[in-house]
Order: sequence, then structure tokens, then C-alpha cells
Amino acid sequence: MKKVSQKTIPRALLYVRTLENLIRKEKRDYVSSKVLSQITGFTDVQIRKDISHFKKVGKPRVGYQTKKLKEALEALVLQNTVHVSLFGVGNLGMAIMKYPEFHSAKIKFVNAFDSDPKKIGKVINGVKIYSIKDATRIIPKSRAQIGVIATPEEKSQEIADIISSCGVKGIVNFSPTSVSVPEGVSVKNIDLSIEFLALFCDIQG
Amino acid sequence: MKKVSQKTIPRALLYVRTLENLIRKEKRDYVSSKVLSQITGFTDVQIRKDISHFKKVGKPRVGYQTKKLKEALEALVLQNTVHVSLFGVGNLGMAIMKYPEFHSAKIKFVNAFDSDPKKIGKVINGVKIYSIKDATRIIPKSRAQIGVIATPEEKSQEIADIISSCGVKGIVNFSPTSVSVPEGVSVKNIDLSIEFLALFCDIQG
DNA sequence: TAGATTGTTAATCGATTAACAATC
DNA sequence: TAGATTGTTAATCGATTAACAATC
Repeated sequence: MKKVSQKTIPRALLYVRTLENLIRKEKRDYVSSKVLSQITGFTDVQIRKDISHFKKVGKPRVGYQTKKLKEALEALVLQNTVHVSLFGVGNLGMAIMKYPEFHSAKIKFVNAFDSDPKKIGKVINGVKIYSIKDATRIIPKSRAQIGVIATPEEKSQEIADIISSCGVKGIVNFSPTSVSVPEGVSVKNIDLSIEFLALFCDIQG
Repeated sequence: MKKVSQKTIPRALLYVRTLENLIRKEKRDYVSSKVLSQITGFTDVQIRKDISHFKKVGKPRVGYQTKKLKEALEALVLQNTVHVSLFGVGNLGMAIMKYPEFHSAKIKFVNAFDSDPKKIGKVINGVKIYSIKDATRIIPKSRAQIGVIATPEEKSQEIADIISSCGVKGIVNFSPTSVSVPEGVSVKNIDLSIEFLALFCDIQG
């Protein structure tokens, strides 16, 4: 397996999802890069290039066997479910936790944390809400692999510190503040207002 | 003004927000690229390069005048508020509409649409919910510049068609399905499960 | 065989980083 | 003046696209 570029990974994940749909809904056994291109919006050349990083699974003239290609691509995203801890059970946190697509994507929330005593102890969608004070005790036991920051902006650094200190190596940060973390921890910022404004700049330009 | 690269725009928007905070909270008159680097996480070289696309506003040895730099950068994102229409007032749609950061970022929801009769007619945060059937009539009057898809996956293409047909040139798509749109319409996909899984791949590799 | 499609190697493009001159 | 910081030009890096050979 060759070195996989940073940008191929999200595309590969999209191919996996597309293949799942083709297998389940359309019962397709084979698919060409051209068809994948029409569905995903990437060019067929790019798709073939991406796929070639993983395994030689296609047949000229025929395309790719859907199940085989899906398995080959999944080799990169281990088949296990990803375990996630949520920090901040407000409007956004709640919506994320209830997001239906996560179920089919094998993303599972294992616990949630908030500082509001009214929320602590409640169970939402089978996920229990704990006090943030108990996080350092509970997180390590829960085997969470990713922590989500959905708290108000001013708490975000504090939460990032808690998450990192528990040995969790991945943070998805929905707050509009960049947080600093120790070496070895990856942060994915999802900054909604910047997304909206950047799109607005695009359509203006 | 030189040609601004695709990737500088979101960074520039982040600089603007950072500068606002420096001005408002810390009452700073000057800031160097080094300090901006520490706050935003980008390198100081990159920041100077980005800024140089816009205007020559810095002074060697002193740095950038915060207010002046903010104004120079804002030249690209017109000072006007961005008007947004929301499609799908479920958990996620509701959370987006209530997202506090949007207020300071001058992002304003002008109306919302849903197909659930129980929701139609209600007003959330000052935003009225209409039937999706009335969208083509209401959107053009509302001067919406961006449409947000927060409906269940199977409706997303239909909604994208409605948004495009109203002359709206920007779509933020939270559904896990890529939508096809006419030439001239820009789509920003925010695909949460792919973000989570891609981060998971990162920390595994 | 002819034609379609894969997969690879080379060329191009764009963005980041390095080096350094300009200047307060 | 000396030192810090900006801003520009050149070099590097990475990713996409183009060209084409391989093959079913």
C-alpha cells in the first residue's frame, strides 16, 4: 500500500458510503469510476488514482466489484465503531448526538458531559450525561477515541485540556475558538460561521 | 489587489474575528504576525503572505494596526449581513438557527421551511417557519443569499432544486448526500460523519 | 479484434515555505 | 545604528490533471 495523501481519506470514506448504497439499494455488483464520478462529483481520474493507492481491484472494461472495492477501501478505516464523548449538551450538542447518519457510519457516543445540574444524570438516546468534573475519571474507562467540544466558546480551551489529559488523541471542535493541545493530539475545527461566510465570499467573487 | 487563493479566504475570515476580539476584549492597537500566529495556529509567514494579498498595512518593527487591518481584510467580505434560509427544522436545523456565533458573524436567518404541519407557522428565535410548498414564492422576496439543507437525506436533492430555482447561488448542505446543482451555484458540503471518520483515520495512522 | 476501462507515469498547477531585501 | 518585523521573490512541496500503456 502506497502512502495515502491527506486529502484522499475523506474521499475514500465517501466512496465507501457510496458503495454501501449501491450494494444495498441498487444491488449492483459492478461499478465503473465514471459512475462513481457522477454520484460523488469527483472526476473519474481522481477516483481511479485514489483507489489505486489501496489495491488493484478493478477490471478493465468491467469496472470494480462493489463489495470487493468496499472491503479494500475499508481496510483503512478499521471496521470497528468509533467511540465518541460529547462535551456540552446544548442545542448543537444534542443535535449532534441525535444525528441519524452516525448510526450507519458506526459512530457511537459513549457518554456526554455538561455543567448544568439539570442535565446531569439524564439519559439521551441511551447516552448518559455526567458532570464535567467527573470527566477525567469516566473518560478513560469508556475507551472514547474522540472528544467533541460543543460548549460555549469560553469553555473550549478548558475542555480541550480535559480531553487531552485523558489520553484521547482526537478532538472535533465546534466552537469558534482555536484550542491549543499537546503534541500528538489532532483537532478538527468545524467553524460554522466561517463556512457560511467563506461560501458567501465565493458566490460574490 | 492580487488574486486571492481559495484557501486564504477562510483564514482571512478567521483573522478578522481574531482582530475583533483583540480590539474589543484586549483593547489592543497593534498586533504582529507572530502574535496572530500564536492565536490562530497558522505560521507567521503564512499570515503575512495572506495579508499582503489585500493591502500594505503593516509597519516593520511595530506590526499591524488592529482596526486598520480588520477593515482592510473586511473589504473582501462585504460588511453586509448574510441572509440565510433554512430547510428542515429538525434537531440539527434548530441548533443551527440558534447557534449564537452567527449573530456576531452577521449571519441572519430570514426564514425557515419544513414539511411538518405541526411546525409550520411557528416562530423560532424570530424566524418564521413556512411550508416547503411555499418556498418558491417566499424565498425570492426574502433576498436570501444562502440556503441551508438540514432535511433528512432523501429530501436533499429536491430541496437543492428548489433553492437553485429561486436564484440562490449558495447552498450549505448538511445532509450526507451530494446534490447536483446548475452551473453557477456553489455547494458547501458539511458531512459530519466523514469529518469524524477522517479524524479517526488520522489518529490511527 | 475493437473498444472500453483500469492503472501508472509524467506534466501541470496551486499553495506553502524559505530566503532575503526593505524599512521603521 | 542595531534589531525586529514586514512584504516580496524564489524554491519546494503536494495534489490534481493529462497522457498513455495495459488489459479484459
